[in-house]
Amino acid sequence: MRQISYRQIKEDVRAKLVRGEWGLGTELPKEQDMAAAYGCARATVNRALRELAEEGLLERKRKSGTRVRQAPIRQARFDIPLVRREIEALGERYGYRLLHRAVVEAPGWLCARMRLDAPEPVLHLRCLHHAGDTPYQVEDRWINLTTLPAAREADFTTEGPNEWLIAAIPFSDVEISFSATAADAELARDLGCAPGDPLFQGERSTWLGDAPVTYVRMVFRRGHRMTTRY
Amino acid sequence: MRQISYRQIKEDVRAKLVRGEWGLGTELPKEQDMAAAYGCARATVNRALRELAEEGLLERKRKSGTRVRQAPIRQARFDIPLVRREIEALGERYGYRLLHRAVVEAPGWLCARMRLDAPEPVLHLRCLHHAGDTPYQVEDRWINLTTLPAAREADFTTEGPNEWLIAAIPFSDVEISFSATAADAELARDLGCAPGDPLFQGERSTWLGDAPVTYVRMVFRRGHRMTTRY
DNA sequence: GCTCTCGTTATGTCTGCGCATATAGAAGGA
DNA sequence: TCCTTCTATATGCGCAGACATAACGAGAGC
Repeated sequence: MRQISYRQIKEDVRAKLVRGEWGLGTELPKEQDMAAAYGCARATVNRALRELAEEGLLERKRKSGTRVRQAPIRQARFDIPLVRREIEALGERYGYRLLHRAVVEAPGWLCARMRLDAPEPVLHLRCLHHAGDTPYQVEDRWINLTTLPAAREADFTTEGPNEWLIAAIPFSDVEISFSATAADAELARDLGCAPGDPLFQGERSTWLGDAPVTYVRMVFRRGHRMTTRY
Repeated sequence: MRQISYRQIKEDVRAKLVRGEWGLGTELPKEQDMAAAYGCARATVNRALRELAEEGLLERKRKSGTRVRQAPIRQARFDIPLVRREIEALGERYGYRLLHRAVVEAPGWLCARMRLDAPEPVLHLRCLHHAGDTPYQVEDRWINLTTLPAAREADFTTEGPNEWLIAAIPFSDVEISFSATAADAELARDLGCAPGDPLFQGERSTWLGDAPVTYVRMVFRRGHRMTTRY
């Protein structure tokens, strides 16, 4: 290739950072100069540096220039796929079962999670996702019926709420968190583990503007790990 | 502002997606046309769409055009700051204590984690990070002395290995994972919880090219949650 | 009917250019 | 000394145009 690409510049700069050629806090040459050095346009250098800054390796400020981040932001990006895909990616057969379904008033803790001032009617589902013959994840799903009245009529016995929601919901704001929890009697029964076992769980709340859409708590089978590489 | 910015286009498109104006799988107009519609250059539209695609909302392919992702990739980005910063961000006083230090041959499980063929000498540190007066995190740190011989001489009694490593290591590859674990007697003692309590833990391995640099297991106090919003 | 080739086309990227904007640092004033 | 104001400058962003590249789909050849 005769032309310099922003990718090449990016990798070249990254290599210099990894080799320690530019120590922490070092100021990089200005875009103009780098462009001249690489024999390309400033926009090309700009894109390379901008993307490295997005990755958290560099810090850029107008007028003061580009420098190597003191404390590189270590950020992990996790893809949170549909359980079905996650299980199929493992090479296992995906299985689904609806354990419980009820329309109730949102309990206090849920109002807090959904940032609701007053209780509203919600659809509560409890589902089990299998990988092959073993339970993989318990999904405790709460859907706000004020925001999504159509959920009342939906049939969740053969298809998980995830699949249904993906087609039905738009949402604008998301809050995700991960933590550890102990298996209570119910979880132990559903996931086939001992009560008190430590389990990895994720929670996700979504809103459409100010209106809460859904809250879900996903408890994984014992020993589950969420991993990412880069 | 009289000129259209790529941000405006981005937000406009995002709004259309959220409103469901463009359903799943819908094909968007071509860049050329959108540029004409917005009265801007194609490059501007390009940047807006490219960034939305990076966020996982759109799918772009040469020749075939831009379409709304069928299964929006739900990705969560977590910032993993230095414990010190994390604690200070909570408004608590940061405290540090070195619990254990030893040079040993890497045990089998560590070789697996570090992708080591044969055992090598490693420095094992166990540290406790306090938030105010209460234990916050136990850090089990293993540093490969073959890759980082300087670690043998470093003093970790007053400053955590995190701070030291950040100044000393470059690395190129990272693997991070999160899971749940049960408190053993040691963890229970160090974190002030009951044995068997479910605890949230993170693990991180880093490599410089093919050479393993360090492996760390961070076990958080009971009830810790890792959260992100977007 | 099937496969393969090739032109068309939408996105990917680079080039120069110009202006916008934030801001570090100098200059000036109290 | 300290504060304010100004200015030079590095990055941020936009424009128009061009060529690169992947891949869809039509048409040729079997």
